[in-house]
Amino acid sequence: MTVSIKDIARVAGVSHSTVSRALSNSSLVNADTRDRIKKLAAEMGYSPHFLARSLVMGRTRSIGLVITTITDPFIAEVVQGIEDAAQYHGYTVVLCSSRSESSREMTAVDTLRSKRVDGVIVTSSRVGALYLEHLERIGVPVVLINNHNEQSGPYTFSIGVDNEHGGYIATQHLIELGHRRIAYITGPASHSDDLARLSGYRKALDAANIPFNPSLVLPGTGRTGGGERALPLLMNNETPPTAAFCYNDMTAIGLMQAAAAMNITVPDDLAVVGFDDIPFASYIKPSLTTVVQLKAEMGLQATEMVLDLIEAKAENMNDFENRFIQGELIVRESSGSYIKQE
Amino acid sequence: MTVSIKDIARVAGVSHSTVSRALSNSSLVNADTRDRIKKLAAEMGYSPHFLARSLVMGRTRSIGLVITTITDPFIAEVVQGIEDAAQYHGYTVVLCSSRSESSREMTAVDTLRSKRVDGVIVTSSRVGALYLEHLERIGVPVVLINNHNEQSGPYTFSIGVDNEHGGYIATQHLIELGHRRIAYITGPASHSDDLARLSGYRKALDAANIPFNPSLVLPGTGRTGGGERALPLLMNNETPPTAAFCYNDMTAIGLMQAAAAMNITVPDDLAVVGFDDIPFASYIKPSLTTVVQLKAEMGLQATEMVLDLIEAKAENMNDFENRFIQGELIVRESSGSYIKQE
DNA sequence: TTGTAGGCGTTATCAC
DNA sequence: GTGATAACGCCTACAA
Repeated sequence: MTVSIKDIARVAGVSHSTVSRALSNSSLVNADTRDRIKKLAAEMGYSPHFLARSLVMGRTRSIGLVITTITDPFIAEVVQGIEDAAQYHGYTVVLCSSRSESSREMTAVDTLRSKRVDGVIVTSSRVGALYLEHLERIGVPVVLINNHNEQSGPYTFSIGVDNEHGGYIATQHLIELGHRRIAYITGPASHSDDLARLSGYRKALDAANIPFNPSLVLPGTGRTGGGERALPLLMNNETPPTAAFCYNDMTAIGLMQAAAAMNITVPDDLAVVGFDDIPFASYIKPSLTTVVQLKAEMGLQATEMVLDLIEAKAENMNDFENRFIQGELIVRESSGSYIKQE
Repeated sequence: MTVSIKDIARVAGVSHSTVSRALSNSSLVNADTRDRIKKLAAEMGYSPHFLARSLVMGRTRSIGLVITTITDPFIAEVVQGIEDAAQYHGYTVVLCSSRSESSREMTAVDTLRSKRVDGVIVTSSRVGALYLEHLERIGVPVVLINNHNEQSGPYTFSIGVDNEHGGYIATQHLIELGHRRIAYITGPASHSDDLARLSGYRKALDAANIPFNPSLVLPGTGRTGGGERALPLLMNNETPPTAAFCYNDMTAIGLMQAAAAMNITVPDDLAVVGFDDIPFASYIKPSLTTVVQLKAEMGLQATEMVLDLIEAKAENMNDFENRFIQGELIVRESSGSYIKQE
């Protein structure tokens, strides 16, 4: 049915090794016969059998991709970046979604191992230690995206959002607008993302010689409710802040809703900056100033990294290190314009 | 490095064929040795080499998936359905995104052919005839999702949204609310989706013995601008309609924005129904009544279909036919409540 | 420059 | 029940 190099060899009157060489542009074959064979191959509708090739070559030119669900817009953009980069480098992507079920995560790893992918990229918000161990037993390079564990294996690296930088630029923006009393509404209790954003916030204050005021750091939840509950606490402060940087957009939206209910005008009475740039952020009133994470870029870099690791396999692993991708500030209405110092 | 059945055979003191049989639960092997071998395989960390297996079996248990971009939420949901179903049946998904570039579509097909996937699912809004021909040359079953071409190959089928049904239930809903003068704002010039929705609209009118009035069908574009421009035309009608069914949500949103600007109240002065259920639809004011397409379901059915085709390969192909998935009406505020007849 | 032979890890078909 | 042996389609020494 399907034509193989042997079939071509028969028709061309040469050995199959010659055909193999011709099709791989080997210099060990006469240029004329090479062209003749290539033409013939095209005519006969030859399609190289990657499985057979992989079997003998020991590499599949494919990478496994383990995600929770492609339905998450954040993940979808990362995956788009991965797909683009993989395709560009002649690699193929094998997709496995776990839907956050650990059993599915495990079987996904087994499947990828059996498929002999050359490397694996994982985007799960929380990669358990057990899972990680299982993952590393595949024996191929692994790149974790936005992972919050300590990775252990020699071929395992991670790549993520630079939360500290994000916190820094968000706060810096508010400072540049003239604000001096800037609150931070945290995310879920001491999550590592949150701590990093808080750290960026503090560094920006430091850089502007604004003393850090612990009473301006209020607990949130990462959801709208957190922002709502934070607002009254904020306003009851002896010297209420004129601006607030929020752990994420949902928190910022909650804060703004509560402000509207209390007749506090955003951005005039309170400037607000979020984090994430969820699609909704540009539609609400006032539209939300926020920090975007370059998701496709992250997928792209994860792919470059895993491919580099594949090439470098077993040698100079110390040239590699975890990477953090810097986001960008998107200025909209909620942070307002320059205010004069009182 | 990696352990093969031969390695296990050596340790177990049997032939590799026996190991192969034991691991595949063949009845042609002593139960005791089978258990012993399986235990050994687990201890030695054996992972079956799917490529080798596929090579001899002639099937890879993988399906290729060609999409435009995973960033499209519609596609993402379809893909989730496909992934779930494929995984459930022990199949693996190879993802290729074309970003609507025909060159990438073509190479994707070549890659999938070389990878010897057992079947292909394609979701591109427009599958060119040339591309389709190329696709069918793979020689494996193909299922097209939301395709608007005539497919030709014996193993090619398509699956899509039941637009006529959607138009029917949307219109029927308005009729049940008491409306008699119902407009339809079309999509882009005589697109097949649009014609089907219009047909559903007419059938619903027929079923209620409401005469079809061509002056109530107004041209739109599928974007908000189409809805905006349609509104004044609608209201200039000698007997303005009390309700409008729109080709899609974007059109409906445009219509509602224009209505707000002209102090026409939705739903009291004009009830509106859209189509698609874009995420935005539930957030706007008033929230939009619309027809949802069951995207994951479509992906799921596409997968079932392609797997059935793989099994049935070459026999009783006439048992198969194109499928249309019925959507569902989501009633929100924009269609209002029952109005009394005048 | 070309052909021969071996092997990648399986499954399948024979004998025994 | 089990073990040789031959595929599957390809690449790659080695020999010619």
